[in-house]
Amino acid sequence: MDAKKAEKISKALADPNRLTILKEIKKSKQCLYCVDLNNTLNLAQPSIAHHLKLLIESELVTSDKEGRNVRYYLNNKLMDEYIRFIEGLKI
Amino acid sequence: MDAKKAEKISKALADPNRLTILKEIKKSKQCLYCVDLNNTLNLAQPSIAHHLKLLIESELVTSDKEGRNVRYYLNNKLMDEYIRFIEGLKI
DNA sequence: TAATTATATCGAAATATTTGAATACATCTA
DNA sequence: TAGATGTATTCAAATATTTCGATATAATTA
Repeated sequence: MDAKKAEKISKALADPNRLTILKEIKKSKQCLYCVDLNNTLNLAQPSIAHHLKLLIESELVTSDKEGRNVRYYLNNKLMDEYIRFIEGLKI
Repeated sequence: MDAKKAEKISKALADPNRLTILKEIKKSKQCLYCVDLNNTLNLAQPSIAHHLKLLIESELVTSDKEGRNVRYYLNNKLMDEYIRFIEGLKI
């Protein structure tokens, strides 16, 4: 992973609401729907959509459409790559 | 590490100049002086000081004064804690 | 002690991010 | 097909971050 990519991922992780979303996806075992986040986050729907978009653009989260819902998944592989990048910063 | 701390570290990592600073500290083996960064980063001195401040506030970097210079060190232990936090996000 | 050097702080401008109301779009259901 | 439901987009306001000139502080050197 290059620094540009690590920067983008770091930016995606640099927000409390987005960290909560990641934790919620984890909690939901493999996936969750967007609607489920309305209860957890104290945010309007467009704000949630905005945060999800950033997470998807960072590729930390993937999604697929299921009817009118969208399912979200964690990209464990990319997290591992990010971890390896951080490891590489260490002396 | 709690989410608040991870957020702060992520924010510190979410900038190309700060990633470069971390790489430079690593390259310099254990520590480097602030002056050394003037050549590497294409930034004015107050900007460099600003980025170093954020890195120190995140505790990713520690520092001590040596005469009129300041030496910077990587906090490998905190990086490991951060890595463990990211691991914990995975399913 | 005056000049020099290294770093920090202040203040303001430029830029980026976050937020939500309004609205659009897509899909489901009656 | 009309209305309801889930998600995305647009736009503008509020807030945060980045940048640097000017200046302050602190330590060294002549």
